[in-house]
Amino acid sequence: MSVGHTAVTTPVPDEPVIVCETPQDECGVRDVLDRLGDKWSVYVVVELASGIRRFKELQRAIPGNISQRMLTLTVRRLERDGLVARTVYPTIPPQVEYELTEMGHSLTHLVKTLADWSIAHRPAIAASRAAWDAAATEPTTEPATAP
Amino acid sequence: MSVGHTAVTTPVPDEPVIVCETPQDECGVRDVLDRLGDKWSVYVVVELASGIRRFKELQRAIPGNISQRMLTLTVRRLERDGLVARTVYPTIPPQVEYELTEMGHSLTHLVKTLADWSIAHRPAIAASRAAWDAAATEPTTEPATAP
DNA sequence: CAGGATCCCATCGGATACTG
DNA sequence: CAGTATCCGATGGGATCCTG
Repeated sequence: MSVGHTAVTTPVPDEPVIVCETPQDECGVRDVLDRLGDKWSVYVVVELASGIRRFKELQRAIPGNISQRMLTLTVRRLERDGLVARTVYPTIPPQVEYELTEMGHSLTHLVKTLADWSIAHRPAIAASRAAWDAAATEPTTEPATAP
Repeated sequence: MSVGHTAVTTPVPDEPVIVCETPQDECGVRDVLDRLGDKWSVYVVVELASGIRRFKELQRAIPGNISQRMLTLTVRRLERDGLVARTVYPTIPPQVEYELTEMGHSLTHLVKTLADWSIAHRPAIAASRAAWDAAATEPTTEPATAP
């Protein structure tokens, strides 16, 4: 079917109509990515999704050995954006608890979507990379099986 | 209710059970973010979601004036990951077309999810930031209406 | 314990300039 | 047109030291 049809611009199957209406507009996608695209924010959200955590608890729970500096910065930004709530108990030693706000919790669905996609396509991506890197290494395009 | 109950760890409402099973594991979320979290990848995907594009077309369509250098780097990485297909027509001047692969198209749903969340919560985030910044500016915490 | 202040390096990304 | 190569400033993020 469709042999020589004119509208071949979009040979796409379904498509969710994608995002933008106005071209040259960033549609808001950057907004989220600027917030979660950094090295640690997602981990904080994921960990806090399980419940309230203290500073040290967070630091220990997050994979990759986050420095206290980065944890502070990350958690502050999330707090500023209203995604994380911070409660200080003026005790000695001090105790500070972090938890997701309602809006913060709404992020977890989104994070799950990201993770699901990633896990589903990880093998394919790895294969593609391997093929690409192999092609970049070997000189000839054809399987010449050299001498 | 729950006055002194022990299992107060998760006062959460619903939650999609979130992502990780194994703690200290990055669950794959980083994978996607390392791929889309950079400055331009999402724009390329969004633009290519509408159909095939040539290099210059892409560059012009993407908001924010991407440099040819970054467009090349971005598009190459996407190609290496198997998200974008590149077709070269050895003409003079050269013509190169880019399009999403099937896997690339599967990204659009995910991008839409991101955009939807962003647009939905943008006002709340802006308000939170405004409040935060205001609190950071004024010295006293209470509405003392100073002298 | 929580986190502010510094120092310092690695990477990202922009601006040309040059080629096939 | 579609890149590649270089230079270079801005930013991200780690390590360390210090305080309430």
